Amino acid sequence: MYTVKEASSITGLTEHAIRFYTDKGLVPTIKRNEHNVRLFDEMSINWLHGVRCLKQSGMPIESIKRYIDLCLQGEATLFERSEIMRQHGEFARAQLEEAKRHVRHLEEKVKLYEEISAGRQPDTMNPGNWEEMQVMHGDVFYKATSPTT
Amino acid sequence: MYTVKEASSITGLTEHAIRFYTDKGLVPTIKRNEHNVRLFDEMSINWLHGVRCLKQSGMPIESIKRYIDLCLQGEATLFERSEIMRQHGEFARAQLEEAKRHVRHLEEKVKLYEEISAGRQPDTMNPGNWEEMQVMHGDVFYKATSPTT
DNA sequence: CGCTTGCCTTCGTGTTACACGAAGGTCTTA
DNA sequence: TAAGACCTTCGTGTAACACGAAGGCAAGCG
Repeated sequence: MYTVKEASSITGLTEHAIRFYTDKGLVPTIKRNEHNVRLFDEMSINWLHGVRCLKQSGMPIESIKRYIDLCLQGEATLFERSEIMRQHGEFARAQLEEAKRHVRHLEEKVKLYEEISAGRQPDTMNPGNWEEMQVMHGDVFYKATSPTT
Repeated sequence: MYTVKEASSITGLTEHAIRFYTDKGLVPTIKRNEHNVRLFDEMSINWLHGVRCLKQSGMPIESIKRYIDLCLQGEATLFERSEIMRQHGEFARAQLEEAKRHVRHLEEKVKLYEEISAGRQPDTMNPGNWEEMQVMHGDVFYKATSPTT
């Protein structure tokens, strides 16, 4: 049985965050002792890991709560639970693609700065060059993929 | 010369966001007409794309502001600007690795749910099975990589 | 001439997921 | 007896806007 402090050092979550999660019902197996002190068993630590994991991958607290509540309802919610994970997986894949774009973009940007430093390219971000250039590093920036109009 | 509405439809940013950015000084080339109306030329549209781009990759507004201010100071800030992009590139790569982990994790989770549905694995998230199992899907969740103690 | 439309401003609230500190309580241990 | 660890509630702050309201100005239309 672990206290908040111990759970914090095990999971890497802050004590604040852990209290926050328990109060929101994200650790269904948590117990309290006779002095109202939070006590975490292995199962509760696992829930904390799970919450941390889902949250880091971009799932909002409310959805995590929803998922956990479904878990507590048992077998009947099996399909819905797997659907949540499937959909969230798609979301994560989209995020991954985004991340790749960003990395590529920044590599181009760094390369461009190397060219500029070497004098092989003009520094189009420098206002002193704007009049002649007319275009800044815009070519390196993404345009909106699908204008939200 | 584009108005806020037009800039919004071009960049995919909301009008709110665009006013927010211009007020923060993130669009240094913006002009106003005699009636105080914001007017965006091609250069300003490019700045908007740039801001959108950096922000999406996780750079906080304040850092973007810093970068833009450096740009405005011209050649003398070349090194510092390239350093910012290099460091942010590293950040983006770290994010990319994270994203890969999340995708892998969720794929495992989905697979596990398929196994459960097929009856080949027990549903360890179901409280009805907790007494026998003692462990939930914890094995599928990440543990803290480096406990923040 | 008034009306609508579109832009502007400031103000104020809500959001998410906490961080942080203060005040005040309880229990255990040195 | 006092320090230390846990608890509670309260209140503020953060980032990056979203959203709406109130109030103002200018252009175009019938």
